Amino acid sequence: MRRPTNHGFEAVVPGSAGGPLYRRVKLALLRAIESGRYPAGGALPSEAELSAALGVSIGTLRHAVDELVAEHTLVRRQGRGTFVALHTIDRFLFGFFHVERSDGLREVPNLELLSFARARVEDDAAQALGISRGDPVFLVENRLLLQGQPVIHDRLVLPALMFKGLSEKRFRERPSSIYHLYQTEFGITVTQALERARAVAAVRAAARVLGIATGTPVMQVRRTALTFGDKPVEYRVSTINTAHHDYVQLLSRPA
Amino acid sequence: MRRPTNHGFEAVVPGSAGGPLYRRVKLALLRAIESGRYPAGGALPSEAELSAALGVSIGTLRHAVDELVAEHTLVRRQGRGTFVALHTIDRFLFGFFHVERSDGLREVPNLELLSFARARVEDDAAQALGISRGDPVFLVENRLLLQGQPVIHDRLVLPALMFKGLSEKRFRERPSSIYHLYQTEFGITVTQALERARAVAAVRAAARVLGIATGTPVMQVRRTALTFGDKPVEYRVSTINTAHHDYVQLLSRPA
DNA sequence: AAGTGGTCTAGACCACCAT
DNA sequence: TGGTGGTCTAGACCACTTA
Repeated sequence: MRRPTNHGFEAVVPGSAGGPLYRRVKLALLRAIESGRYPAGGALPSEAELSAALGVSIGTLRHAVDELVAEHTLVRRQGRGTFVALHTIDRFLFGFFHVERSDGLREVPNLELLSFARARVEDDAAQALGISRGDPVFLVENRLLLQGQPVIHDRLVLPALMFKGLSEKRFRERPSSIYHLYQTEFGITVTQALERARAVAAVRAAARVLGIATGTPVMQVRRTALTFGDKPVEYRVSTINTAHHDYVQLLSRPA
Repeated sequence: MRRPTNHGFEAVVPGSAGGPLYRRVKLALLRAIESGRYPAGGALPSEAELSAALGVSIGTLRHAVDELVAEHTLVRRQGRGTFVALHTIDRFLFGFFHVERSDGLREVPNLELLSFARARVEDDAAQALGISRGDPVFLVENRLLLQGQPVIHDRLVLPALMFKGLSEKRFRERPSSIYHLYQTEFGITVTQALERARAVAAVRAAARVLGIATGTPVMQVRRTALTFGDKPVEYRVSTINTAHHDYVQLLSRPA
C-alpha cells in the first residue's frame, strides 16, 4: 500500500475565479516543471496520483495534460508514464531545423564553432531579447556543414544572466543539439521560435565562411527563440547558402 | 418534439477493427464534409444529435470534433453550434500569408491579375501536383501590392480537372482571398501547404514586375497547397522583394 | 501481475447566444 | 426561454510496458 501524497501541490478549487479548472491545473503543472521539480526527461507522478493531489477528477487532469502535450511540454508514453519533453536531435531536426537539400534529403548538420566571446549587446539583439542595451551577452559564431559542405553561418546572442557559466568548452564538446545543451545545462527549454527571413547579397565575411563569392544571393534568417511564457532566450542570425539547399516550411495552423 | 434522425450516418460500432471509436467517428464526419453534405461555413447538427445518430457517447463525439477543430476543419462557437471552417481573410492572413513589413506591420495585400491562360503542365509543377506531364492546367500570374508598392510576384498552376469552369473573370472579381474562391466556387478547401524557399537573383521578368533591378537578391518560394488527405490542389512560385519586407514564420510543433 | 496511459460511457451543471 | 457548446465528474474497461 502506498501512502497518499500531494506531491507538493495544493488542491485546486473549482468555484473560484481564474478560468476553467483544467486551465488552473495546467498552470500548476507548468509552474512545477519550470521550478525544476520535474526535470527535463523525468517522469511525472501518475495521472491517478496527480488528480488526487490536485483534488480534481482524472478527466480534468487529463484535459490539462492534453494541452501540455499539444504544446510539446510533456510527452505521454502508454504503459510507462508522462514525461517532461526533451530536446532530442529528432525534435530539433523536425521542429527547428528547416534546411534540407533541394532533392529533399534531410540530414543532421555538422557543427563547427568559429568564435566565442563575451560582449555588450547591440541594439537589434537587445530589442529581440527584451534586455537593456549594453547588457552582457555571449556571442557565438557557428558554421553548419551538410555533407561536408558549409551551408549555414550562425551568429548567436545569449543573455549572460540566463547562461551563467557558459564556456567555449561546452560548445566545443559538440552537443547533440544546441537546444539540448540549453536544456540540460541551464534548465532552459526552447518551446517556440519566431523567424524573419529575407534575401540579401552575401557580405564578405559570410561569403568567406560559406565559401561563396561576395554578393551571391543568400537567405538571412533572424530567429528569436522563446521559452515558457514567451520569454526570449536566444537571438540568432543565420546566413544560408541556398544554391543546393532549401529553407522548408509546413504551414497549417493560423495563429 | 423533434423527430430523431440519423443525419445520414450509420452507427459506428465499437467492437470492430479500424482503431479507436473516436477516430472512426472523425472519419465519418470528414467524409460527410468532403461529400458536400455540410458545405463550408454551414452548421453541423448539434453534438447531442450527432452522438445519437452515430451511436456513441457525447464524450466520444466531442473527442472526434476536438481533433477536427485542432486541424482547422471545424470551428466551434459556444451557444451557436459547430461549423465547417471557412477561409476568411483573417485565416488567410495568419495561416498562409507570411510577408509583412520589416517593422512588423501586417496588411492585406492588394491583388492584380497579370495573366491567365490554359496550358499543358510542365515537369516541376506536374510532380508537385501529382499529375501526368502534359495534363491541362490553368496558369495564373498575379502581382501583390502592399501599401501600393509591388512586393510579390506569383505564378499559380492549377489542375484543370479540379477547377472546371475557372475563368479569368473569376479572378478579376478580386476575391477576398484566392483560397476562399477555391472553397466557395469549387468546394476545394486548402488545409495546409508545403513551402520551399531560397534566395536567387531576380530574373528580368520578375524584376520588371516588381520594379527592381535585374539581379537583385529576392526570395523565391515554391508552395504546394494541399486539401484533405494531403491531395495537392495548387502549385505556386512566389518571388518576393525583401528589401522592405520579411518572410515571417512562427515555429513550434515538430512534425 | 501490477502499474501506466488510452478509450468510452452517462450524466450533471455552467456559460453563452438567439429569440 | 430554449438550444448550443464548455466543463467536470466517477467509474469501467482496454492496451501497453516492465518486472
